[in-house]
Amino acid sequence: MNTITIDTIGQYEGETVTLSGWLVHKRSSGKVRFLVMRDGTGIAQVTLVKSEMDEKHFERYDSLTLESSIMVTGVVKKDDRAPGGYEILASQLNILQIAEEYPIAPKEHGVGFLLDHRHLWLRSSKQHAVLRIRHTVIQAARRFFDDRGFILLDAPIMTPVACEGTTTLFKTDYFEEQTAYLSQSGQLYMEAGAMAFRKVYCCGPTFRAEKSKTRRHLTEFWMIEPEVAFADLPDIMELTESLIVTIVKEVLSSNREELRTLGRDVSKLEVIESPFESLSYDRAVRVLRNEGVPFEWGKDFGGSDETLISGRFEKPVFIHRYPASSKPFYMKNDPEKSGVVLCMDLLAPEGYGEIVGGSAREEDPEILCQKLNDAGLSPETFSWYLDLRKYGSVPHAGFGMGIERTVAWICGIPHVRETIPFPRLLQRLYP
RNA sequence: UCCCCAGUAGCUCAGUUGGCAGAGCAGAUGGCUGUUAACCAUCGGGUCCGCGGUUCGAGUCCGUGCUGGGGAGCCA
Repeated sequence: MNTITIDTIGQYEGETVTLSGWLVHKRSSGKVRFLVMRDGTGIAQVTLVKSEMDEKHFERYDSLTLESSIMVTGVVKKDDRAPGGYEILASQLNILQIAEEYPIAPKEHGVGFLLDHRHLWLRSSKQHAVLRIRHTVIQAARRFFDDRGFILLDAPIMTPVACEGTTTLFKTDYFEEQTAYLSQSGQLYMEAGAMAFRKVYCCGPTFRAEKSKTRRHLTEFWMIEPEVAFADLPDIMELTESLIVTIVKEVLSSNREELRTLGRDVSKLEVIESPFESLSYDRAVRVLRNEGVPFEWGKDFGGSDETLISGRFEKPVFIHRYPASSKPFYMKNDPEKSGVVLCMDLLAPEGYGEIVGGSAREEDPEILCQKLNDAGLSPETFSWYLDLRKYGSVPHAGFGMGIERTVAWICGIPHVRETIPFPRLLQRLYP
């Protein structure tokens, strides 16, 4: 007798095995009964035939409720009628626990109800598929940087000041008389890391206390943020492009089954190849105006603007060189055009919008000081950051990729709240 | 912060002109030797979001508060 998991069941045809898991569904036709179980690796159907097993075990079926934990022993049989192609003809059914009445039915539920039961919702097949793809995305991204000689350098989550200075921060007490802020980006620390290790990245949660209520926002979300010394804007655009292509290819090869569960149109992902199109902000503004949008130069693009621009391409598209007024203080001025900074955003297709934002960083201490002042931030609180420009300042650049938005796009699901195990939203801190 | 929508059984929802509170699913009980969200029969299940008002009478109309959802702004 082998204790196995469902993902490997095909290797055991004709053998007696034991599965452990949870009851997903049961159907009875009298003396032939079916139960569908999941074990975390897959789903399998178990058949109980009264005449072919111990009656005591057969009758245990009656007391089973949804999500009861069970162990089943039986022979693996190939059967096209079973979901997955294999089923277990049971000889034993052992119960670990009879579950209380399970709140999530295989029928429809409202979003609020499901989010209240997120700790249980994770068990359903669609959520399983999304979170497995999230795993692949993070693994592929980290492997991408590891393979290129980047050092993983974890950024702090509690910080003394704003990193970007503009967005709202979560505040918390830090012992007596001090305040800590939850990090909204690891970038400034990655810049310090790049001066020490040349190529670094971090991957972790970031926090923004913005009262945003859209399908693209969470108050706690994950970013992967590389930073590279002696790099300029084209360098990190190239890096971004290979990263995205690598991630999509990895999901296509590792998660076919999950993409099928989600009903994702895979052809939309199969076209994601180098090179990506690239538009300057100026050109993007002209595109919008040609479409009849009365867009004012100097403003940032709204959601509908991004959708309109990215809708013209079937691959992700870069928009670069935005007006300095709409961007944070650390971005480097474009030497060829005043009022513009050397930055880029990557917009995902199908209306998903911005998934990456990055820039060359200002390396001149005096200009950086001026930019801090212009942003209404005091250079004193950023003195450690200004040190990086005093002791061997070099050109450097980096970007941040939003994990949840990337996963939402790859999965083709409308809202980022399903792409993280326990979403934190404007009105939701539970469970 | 602003705009729009919703709140009725455990869940998803219907409820007509203001006139006895409803369905499907889930649950319980029984039946069925190949079910796929099985099927058939029977049964139990309600603070109609809270408060105030109009009315002979309010789930329904009015006011107000709360909660949730969608969108805008801002952002990844």
